[in-house]
Amino acid sequence: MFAVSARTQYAIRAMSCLAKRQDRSATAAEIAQSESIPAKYLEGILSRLKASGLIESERGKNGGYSMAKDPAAITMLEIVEAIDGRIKPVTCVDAPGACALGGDCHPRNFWIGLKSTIDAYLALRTLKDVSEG
Amino acid sequence: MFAVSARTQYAIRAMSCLAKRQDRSATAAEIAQSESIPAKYLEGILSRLKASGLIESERGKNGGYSMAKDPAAITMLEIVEAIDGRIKPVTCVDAPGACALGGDCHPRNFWIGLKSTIDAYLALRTLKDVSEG
DNA sequence: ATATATTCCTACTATTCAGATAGGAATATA
DNA sequence: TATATTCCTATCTGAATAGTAGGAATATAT
Repeated sequence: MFAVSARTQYAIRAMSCLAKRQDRSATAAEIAQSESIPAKYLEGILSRLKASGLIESERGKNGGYSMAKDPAAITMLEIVEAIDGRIKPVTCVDAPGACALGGDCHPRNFWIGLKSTIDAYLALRTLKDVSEG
Repeated sequence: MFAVSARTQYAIRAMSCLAKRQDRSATAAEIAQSESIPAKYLEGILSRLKASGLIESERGKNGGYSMAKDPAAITMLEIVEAIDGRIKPVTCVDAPGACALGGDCHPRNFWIGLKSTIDAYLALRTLKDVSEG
């Protein structure tokens, strides 16, 4: 239960890999090789990370990916949300009145509380924490 | 991300339903009706809850299900684990040396920390809290 | 005894989604 | 112009979730 997708785990490894290189860039193929991630699959992951502004890319020969920020300034919550979207134990966390049961949905507050707890944990750890220590 | 299965949500509603009845029992059909849960599907859910000792059952005519404990003594963690098993962000939480990458797996400690955080939250709320409050 | 109401067990179907692959277009460099 | 790269779109596959179906086991009431 509450399994983290392979995609997210790949993303963390890829980010760690880039973090180690500081400013130097790495190609998708290099990261894939180094982190044992299916190369083509990784491309899609890097695309999401870029869309969220966590990494940068250059196309063409000598192109590749590199960190867009200091690893100490990137929270794990940012990475997780870049890949799998917001933490959402139940769909109604974002839709106040949309509970299937209608009226007073006590469980909703319970799940929102869980979401906040998870978010807080993830927001407190940085990529630097997780990749180095 | 981290979506809770319909099964677990059904289970919580079913448990709340039984909690309201105190000692009186309810049939699966009654619970299904009252909580808008597919009747046959609910049977399998109640079976798991019983296997975990959270509810009791009587077969035959006038049979049904009832609480096995005080709702204030049942944690949400117990219900969740009864349905979906242990919280396991990554499979290696229970398998120390089994990280795909081999050697030093820093992320593992990170995920174990998350598991502990989630477990703690769930273990602190009781069925009574969630169904009444 | 018999009819009835229930839990319980096994198997099946349908739908969705994660994971992965394939092929090639766009783009930058040498 | 050849080459190496990111980027885009489509497709396949296996597993899991959600749900259905049918009936066996069991207890009660009449």
